[in-house]
Amino acid sequence: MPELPEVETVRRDLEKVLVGKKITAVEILDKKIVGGKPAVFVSAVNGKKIVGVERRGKLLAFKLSSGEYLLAHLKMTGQLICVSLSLRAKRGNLIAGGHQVGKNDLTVPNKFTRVIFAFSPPARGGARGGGSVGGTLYFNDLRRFGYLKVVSAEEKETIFKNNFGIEPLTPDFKLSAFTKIFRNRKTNLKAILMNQKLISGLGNIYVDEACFNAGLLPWRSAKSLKPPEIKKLFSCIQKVIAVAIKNRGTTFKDFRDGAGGRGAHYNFLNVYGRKGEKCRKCKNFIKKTKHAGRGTHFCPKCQR
DNA sequence: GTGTTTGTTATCAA
DNA sequence: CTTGATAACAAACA
Repeated sequence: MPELPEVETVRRDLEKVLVGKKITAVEILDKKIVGGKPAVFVSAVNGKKIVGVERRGKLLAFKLSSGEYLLAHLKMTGQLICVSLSLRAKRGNLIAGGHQVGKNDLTVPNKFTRVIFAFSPPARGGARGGGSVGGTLYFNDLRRFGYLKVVSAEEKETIFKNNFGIEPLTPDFKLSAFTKIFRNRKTNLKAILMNQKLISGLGNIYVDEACFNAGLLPWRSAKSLKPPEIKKLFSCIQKVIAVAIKNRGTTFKDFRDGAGGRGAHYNFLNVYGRKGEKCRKCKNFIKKTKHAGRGTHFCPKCQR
């Protein structure tokens, strides 16, 4: 499911393609996704340009020329897939047309398409990216947990500040700050790493992977962790996220990048989804239990 | 029909 | 107020 590496992959893809372009039409096929008031949503985004694409944890924020932000959360099965106008023209499709993306194994729009945006090219001679063509952006979401929402710049700052803990891959992600999130806490390692208000961006896949790489059992209590173990975990989190981004994220089933392609990191997972398979390190069998209400994968020999 | 999958939030308890 | 644990949400699949 989309965690930090997947959302960052989408952010980078869409930043390249959408910055400088103007939203010229919006089609809402499922009003639940935009909060139930289609007209309000449409008037907030229609005619606005995308001037930047930000991310905090798993939340995307498209900065609009109005100064407002279009927030997008993919939750579990959300996808943001952009198709260029030239491709659309080539295949002779309009906004409701159909064409294949992501190595031809996915068609957009499809029955899980919830919102469609049409974009016009940037003004001629404009310096900012996006190339010279417009395009269409599809928000797909099989399970309809994801959402799109327009907020003011102030609201966006408040949301970023109040709902997200330390952000991996930024200068704020320091060992001292990381160590603090374990202090005076009575819960276990997995629950802490899953808590977005303490550390942003990790989900079930990368929590299990980071714990394996650090050699720590996910149900270890916070207070049982020794400073060297916290330090190891700290560096493993950064490493696992960086490698996963390099591989463009993990596609288990639903995740797609900004062009509809799959992420390649699935092939490099050590424990997640590998129950019953051999540990890549010690050749023992990977086991699975439940912790913090989530499936938890681990190697009984490599993790203590 | 049952259980499982997960990101986030609501709810309740301490 | 904070913290923690659990259920609920949604839809598909084995």
